[in-house]
Amino acid sequence: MDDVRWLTDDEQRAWRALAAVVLRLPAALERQLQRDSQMSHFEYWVLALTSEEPDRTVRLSTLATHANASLSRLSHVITRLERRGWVKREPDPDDARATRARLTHAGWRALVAAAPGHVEAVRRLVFDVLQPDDVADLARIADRIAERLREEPSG
Amino acid sequence: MDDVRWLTDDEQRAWRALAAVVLRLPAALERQLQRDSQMSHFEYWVLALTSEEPDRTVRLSTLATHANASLSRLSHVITRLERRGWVKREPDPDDARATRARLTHAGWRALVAAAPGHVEAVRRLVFDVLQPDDVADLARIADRIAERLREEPSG
DNA sequence: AAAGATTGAAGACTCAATCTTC
DNA sequence: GAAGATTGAGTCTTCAATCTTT
Repeated sequence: MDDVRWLTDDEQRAWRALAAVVLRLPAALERQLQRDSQMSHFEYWVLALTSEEPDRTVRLSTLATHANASLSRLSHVITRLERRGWVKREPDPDDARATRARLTHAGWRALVAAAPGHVEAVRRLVFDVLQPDDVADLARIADRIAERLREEPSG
Repeated sequence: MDDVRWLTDDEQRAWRALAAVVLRLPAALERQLQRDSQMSHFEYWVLALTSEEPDRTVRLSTLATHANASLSRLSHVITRLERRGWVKREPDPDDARATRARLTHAGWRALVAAAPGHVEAVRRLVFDVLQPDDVADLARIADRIAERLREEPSG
């Protein structure tokens, strides 16, 4: 096919493998979390990122950036999380345009309950198959690509 | 948060970066293809993979494996591609259970038209930021993870 | 005008159920 | 019973339109 004809052979191989990871890894993590904790991978990220903030509270726009998602997507997800009582929206006192999400006690408990299984999955699917040196290589390479992706319009 | 507390610091860094890639890369490629060629990234893969087969024809189950997708997802996509006249379903003469997808002439043209822009995007978003050695590292690491992911139930 | 956020509609994906053939 | 495939329902995501505040 033409796709990869314009990449070198090495780039082709790398691209095929990366594409497989990008397609299958989210699906695998999704299944684990959905099955064991009835939440999506993205919901897990949102809860986890929020839990790291002071007062377990963040602006939605900040959260969207950290979660690598659009504000629209995040807003829909926050609505669902709010329905389940895991987060609460509140106005930002510093800027009347902004909204903050606050992790509730129930949300914290849900996160703590989900974490072990999720971390175990990440370890099993990713780090168990890597050699010690690979971890640094992966971090370096993924960081570079992620940085470039952050320069992209919309995100 | 607890997510990454049970990974080493290095693993944490690698995981954050990988997660960002996994979330943003598909979105970026998706936007490029949708904007320039009115097709999804996954549809592009399906067309490209089909185009590589003898007679530009493949079994759906084979195609699903190559495309890292479930048969259900693929079937839905083939239906859409068929509506646009880019592929045709046909029975497999060797196995009455099976269905084959055949790339049409229009499908081939659509693929050829989309390829340059897509390859350019892959190059810009991935390979332009990598050093020569990185490509081999990426291929090695992504291959290992992809292999593990293929052992997962469902896919 | 830009930034922060929300909403609804349309399209895509997942899951489970189902069907046919091996 | 397993493999190959399809379908429909429910859910999620994207995109564009909209609103308010800066």
